[in-house]
Amino acid sequence: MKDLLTKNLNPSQAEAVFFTKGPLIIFAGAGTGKTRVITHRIAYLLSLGVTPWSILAVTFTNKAATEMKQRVNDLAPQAGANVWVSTFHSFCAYFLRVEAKKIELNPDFLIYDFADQKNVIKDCLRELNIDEKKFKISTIVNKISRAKDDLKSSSDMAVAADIDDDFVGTTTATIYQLYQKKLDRVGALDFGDLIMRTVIALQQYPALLEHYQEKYKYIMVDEYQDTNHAQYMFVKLLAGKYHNVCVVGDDDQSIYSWRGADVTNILNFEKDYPDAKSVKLEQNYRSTPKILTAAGQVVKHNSERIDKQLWTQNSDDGSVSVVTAVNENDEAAKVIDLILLKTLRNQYNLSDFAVFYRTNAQSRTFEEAFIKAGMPFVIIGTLRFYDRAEIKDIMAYLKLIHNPNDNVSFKRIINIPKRGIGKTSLESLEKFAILKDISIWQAIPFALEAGLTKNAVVALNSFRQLVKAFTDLKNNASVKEIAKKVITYSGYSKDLENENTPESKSKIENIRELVSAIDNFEHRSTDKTLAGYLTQVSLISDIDSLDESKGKVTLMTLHLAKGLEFNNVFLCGLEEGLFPIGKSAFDSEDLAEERRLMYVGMTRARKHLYLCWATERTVYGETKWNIPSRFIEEAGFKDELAEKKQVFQKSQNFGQGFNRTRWNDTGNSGGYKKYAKVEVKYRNDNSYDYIPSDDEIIKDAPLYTPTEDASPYKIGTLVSHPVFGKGKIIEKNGAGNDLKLVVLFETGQWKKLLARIANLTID
DNA sequence: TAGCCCGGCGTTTTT
DNA sequence: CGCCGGGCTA
Repeated sequence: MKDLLTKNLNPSQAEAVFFTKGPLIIFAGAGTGKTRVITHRIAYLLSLGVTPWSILAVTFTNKAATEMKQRVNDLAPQAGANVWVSTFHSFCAYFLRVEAKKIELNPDFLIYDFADQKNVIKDCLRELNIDEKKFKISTIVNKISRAKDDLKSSSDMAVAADIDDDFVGTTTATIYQLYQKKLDRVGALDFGDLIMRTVIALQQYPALLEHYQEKYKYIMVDEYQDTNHAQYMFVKLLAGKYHNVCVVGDDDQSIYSWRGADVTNILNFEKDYPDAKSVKLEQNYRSTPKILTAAGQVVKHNSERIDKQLWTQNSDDGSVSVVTAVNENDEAAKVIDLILLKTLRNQYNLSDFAVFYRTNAQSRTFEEAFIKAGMPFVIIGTLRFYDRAEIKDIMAYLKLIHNPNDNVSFKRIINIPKRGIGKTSLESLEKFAILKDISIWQAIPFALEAGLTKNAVVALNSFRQLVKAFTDLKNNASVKEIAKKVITYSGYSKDLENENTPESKSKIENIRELVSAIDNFEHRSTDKTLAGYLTQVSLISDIDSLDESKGKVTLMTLHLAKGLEFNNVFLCGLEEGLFPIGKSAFDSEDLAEERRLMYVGMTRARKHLYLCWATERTVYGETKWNIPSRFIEEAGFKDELAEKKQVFQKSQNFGQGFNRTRWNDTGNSGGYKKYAKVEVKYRNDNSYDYIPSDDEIIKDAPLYTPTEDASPYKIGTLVSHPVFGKGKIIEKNGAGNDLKLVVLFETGQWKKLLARIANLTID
């Protein structure tokens, strides 16, 4: 077996695979075969006679987990199936359900997602009489989530805020406390709770910890650079007895610090385990040398990183090109031109192309351009299937059936379809429920007492009957049957049928898709209960089903691109202010993370990488001037950018690039929906009489003369303000009397100012 | 109660 | 520019 495995591995990979006793850290650069190492290591352990049940491999995404599981199965056909490969969250959800009774937890707990969290926070603010404008809901959700990532309770937060004399912190802690109370009362856990409660349980119940330490003698963690403190503790606890812990990661690909990920986890691994073995994987199997060099040059600008030098035996040069566009439409047109010509030359299929951007807002332009071009594409992640209103509605019914005390779901569907229970009625009922410390569901019998109108009481009771009837089904009917009954008897489908609009038709389609998804779940899953279904759903994401994108160009944000690879990659919107985004250029840590994101994007490319930027971009209805992202220069294109600027000055005509006139507007946009997965049929038009080269498209763009910018205020200009002091212009919009500036002051605060009245002096 | 209008706001979001 | 949510009116 060892020989068999060795054949597939390079020396460092083999070193990692065959090191099985004690802590091991694998620094795996992009494309160096880390999944191969993990899966082969598992196979090797199994070949040594390690029981599959004692191996635990954790990842961050379901997609990664599924893929890993598949590959382990391929390598070790029988035993492989019994290795536990899952995400942190699904492992913890499983753990908490199984051990619920021991740790005094309701085993029927619901899992609240971001939207649910926001709803609860909103209630908290109302209850505590806090102005939503002063305390932004999503900010609070984030703060609470970060606290949980750090294993901090509301009282921890309160104490810390008190010491720092931090009013905002104190208030947030108060909100956190009430929020937690609401979750506890309902029996709901948010994502952070899944990890935190698991860690707390392991800490509080030594017998439980002992049991799991004994059970999982071998632990492997993928993407270790993205672990937060709670996940770190989870791993540390589980591995506490045998120390057979193998972590794999790349500090250069740490892009989730804003979500609580703590790179020091990977940087300090050798401190945590002094006897740890460390292996660096540096041979890249994905990209051509040019791409690797460019990506390496970019990430080298970060100071605090573990030095590594990716290299490749790949002899194909590949290419890295800068694509300069006039504006965002031109950028999209050029991307499409390049894709089109490469597919027309039969060099590549559409699925060989990916378009990455920094913000979701950028996807719109591409969406429109692709539809216009009749080029099939798929946008990942803008709106998840399970985030669609109609799906959430049906899911809310299912959640309520599972747990009628779920106030968030209750409020979502109490008047959907309309039952004549409006805002006022609901508000009074909720107030009553809070007063009596019961759920809204439990408050229904007291509706009259709560001051609701007769009509509302009648409607409320019939709603109660409806849900009760569904609940009675729970033990005898499958999830699918329940769902079907809900869709019909709630009146939901009838409502949509009556509406009879394109939107309502698409909603009906989606609901059908949901039913077949449930059907699929029942065929695949071992736990076929409603609870099992709800758990599974709350832990999946859109990218998990990326495989469907065959024959289509893939569009997504850079964050979602991690772990993927494509022959041709377009990195778009490479402009200062957009990427690196906003004010991140002024904070060295933020900038470093942006740079890592750039590095991740670049290293997705196998053969050709296009760095795209537009001199002008309309954002939120305002047209802004841009300068190319520093990352283009850092990738080694300083001279080329200088050349581009010269071409700009000379050119006159604009927007007559290749085949932009060739695409007419009759391209099939019939099936177009503004949803996560947009599919458009390819318009089979063979009327291309001239196919230009890459270069012609790339060089053709800057046919544009920017109007002279006469204002003395430029991005980067140092200014003084009579009140705020010295600062630097970091953004500018509009012109003349409307010229608006964003100035970052030395105090650290930034202000939006109207140049006309701001009374700025240039330093 | 429900529908319309207006004003504010807009970075990324593995689970 | 478009979306969402709050508040006002029929």
